[in-house]
Amino acid sequence: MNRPPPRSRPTIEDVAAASGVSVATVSRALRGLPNVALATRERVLAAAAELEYETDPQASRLASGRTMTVGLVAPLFGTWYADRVVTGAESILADAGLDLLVAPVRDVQTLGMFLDRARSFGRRVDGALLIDLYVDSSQSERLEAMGVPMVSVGEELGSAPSVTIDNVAAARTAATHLVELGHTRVGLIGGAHEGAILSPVPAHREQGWREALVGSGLSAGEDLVVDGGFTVEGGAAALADLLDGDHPPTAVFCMSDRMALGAMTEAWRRGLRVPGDLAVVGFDDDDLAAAFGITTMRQPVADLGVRAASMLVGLISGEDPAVGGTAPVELILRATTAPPARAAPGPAR
Amino acid sequence: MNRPPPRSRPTIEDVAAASGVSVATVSRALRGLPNVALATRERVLAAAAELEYETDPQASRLASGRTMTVGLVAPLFGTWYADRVVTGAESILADAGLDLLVAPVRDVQTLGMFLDRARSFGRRVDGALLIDLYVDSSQSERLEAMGVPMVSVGEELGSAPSVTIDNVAAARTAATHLVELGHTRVGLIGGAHEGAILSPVPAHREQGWREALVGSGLSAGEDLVVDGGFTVEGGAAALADLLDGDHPPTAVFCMSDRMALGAMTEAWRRGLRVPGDLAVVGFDDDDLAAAFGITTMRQPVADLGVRAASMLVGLISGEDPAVGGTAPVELILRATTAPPARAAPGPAR
DNA sequence: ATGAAAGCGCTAACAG
DNA sequence: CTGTTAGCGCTTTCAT
Repeated sequence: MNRPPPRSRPTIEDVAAASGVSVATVSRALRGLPNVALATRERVLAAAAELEYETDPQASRLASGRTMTVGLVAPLFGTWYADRVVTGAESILADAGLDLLVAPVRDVQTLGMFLDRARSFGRRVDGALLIDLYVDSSQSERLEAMGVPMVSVGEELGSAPSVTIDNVAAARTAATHLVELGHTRVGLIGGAHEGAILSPVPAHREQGWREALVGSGLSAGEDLVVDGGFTVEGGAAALADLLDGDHPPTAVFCMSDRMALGAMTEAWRRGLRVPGDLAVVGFDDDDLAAAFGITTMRQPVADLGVRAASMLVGLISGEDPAVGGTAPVELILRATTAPPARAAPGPAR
Repeated sequence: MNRPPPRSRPTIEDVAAASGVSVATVSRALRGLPNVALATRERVLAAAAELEYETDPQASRLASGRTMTVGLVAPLFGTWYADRVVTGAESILADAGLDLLVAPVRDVQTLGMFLDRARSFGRRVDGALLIDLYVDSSQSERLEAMGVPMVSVGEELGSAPSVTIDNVAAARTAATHLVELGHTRVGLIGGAHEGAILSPVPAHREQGWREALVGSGLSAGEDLVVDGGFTVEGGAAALADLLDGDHPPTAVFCMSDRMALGAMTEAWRRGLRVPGDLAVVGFDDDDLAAAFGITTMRQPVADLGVRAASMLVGLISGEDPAVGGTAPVELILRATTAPPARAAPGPAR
């Protein structure tokens, strides 16, 4: 009953012999290529099934030059953002029969190590997905050395098409929401970078915030801007700074939900009510935002992954060089924003 | 100045020609095998560098039968636990020159899909790391079909050696801490499973909790056990259930920090003080636990990854079948535990 | 210590 | 529609 496993794996020749055709035909039949008679194909399939034959990926790759693998260059482990993007991308890649080879890049150091082996990495993959990755022009060249199609998620990155959101507009929307509520002092809790890699995202969000305030004749001074390091604790410390200043804001826009949560805890600690005494808007719409009822900017992260992966699959199959796209961002109204408690204080003098 | 890239990549033959030796010697020299004269090796290395030669991984794999890749089967994207384990493992694998091929398995459905292609997956890797993966005996057989060495992280899993923590003991420690503080009604917020895959972990933690209570002559009744689904919101709802019961506890042990945080928010919402009116102990020691000062059980997650990866590397290189290990878990005292506010209420009657 | 030669298992022209 | 025949680029005996 329990026949022992075959001494060695069946090869394509075994299948050819069993089905009475040549190896070339077996190869075609198994890969679903045209120019194979229906009857022949079925015979081959049956023989392959009978023998439990499976194509050897290594041999196939050597002969065809395709690796059927895509590289994932990302701060994979640890950031909510990358997590979700990958989740979206993975389903598309799996459908296309593509394996996922990862290259974790968490900070400048690991980025440098990756760039050093970019060429070598490129030989193992047919294309690459770059998530949350930002490089300067000199690094860009080393990245290109990978020599395969790439798609970037998050921001523009060199010549690779990208799938992004409009961070300026999103931040403007967030800040405008607070202004329309009647707030005249709106703080900004951001960060120099996220994930320890220089990123243009914070600057864009700051610009959007500034546009909203200045456009309404309000101050967007440096005393309203604090670095929260994109962590819960950093957000708390940042709000403390803001509140200890000469003209504390009545509202803050935080570049991430985690920082928004941190800010809220600091507010509570001081006996302030949210949103009564302090209105808070976050960014991302992660699970904490939902759990704590944080008003936030929702970006369709998983969808970014889906789009990026689809584009990459297209590029790999030789389609026209795709152009990147911008995904919509949406303001999610929850329980942390309301008009200021008192009449808006007059401008600082 | 800007010489064009070589028409096609240099092969081992080019290096052989350039250094005046045979391809066999080049192969040996480049891989650092013995039996190569020092002078010869240097000549080969120089020629390879000059030509910018790099071994073709596909060809190498086909010829040697080794893939130099390890599979990572895990709910990769989204769980704090897997994130950290992978971070630890990745450094070890990189040092060993092993690529990381991922197979995301998030729930029963994706698990099923993975098991269906386990054999095929096994052909692409030399070994596999199984994180947060639990299978029943019938699935276990399909898993073994992978046919490569495996190491499991989290719990015992079939015949694979594993790197785990003692969940029973850890939970017992947590609950004992609350009992020693004087609490006599200690709730348990757990979950049927984590990550939507049947896991024995919750049962173990429940057992530890029960042992602590029963060992002290306290109740460990079912009315003290609630499912929090391992989410912040679930933790909040679970505490609400507990508090709405006939004999609400004065302390709760939560199987994750996220649920602990959820429980705390529910307590606050009801005007209860933590730890004054309700003591809370979490599990994991993730970033939220630190940010919110949650007393918790710290498991050395990254270290689990390091250990597991090291074991796997050993197995792949043909070392003796390693035995698994149990990593230490530590009670981290923070701000959410204190003796009960009032004299302990008498037992329910 | 080195070389010659036989594959690894499959794909891809090229014929027919 | 199918078969023949070269490779893909490297590793690995087996000699020497």
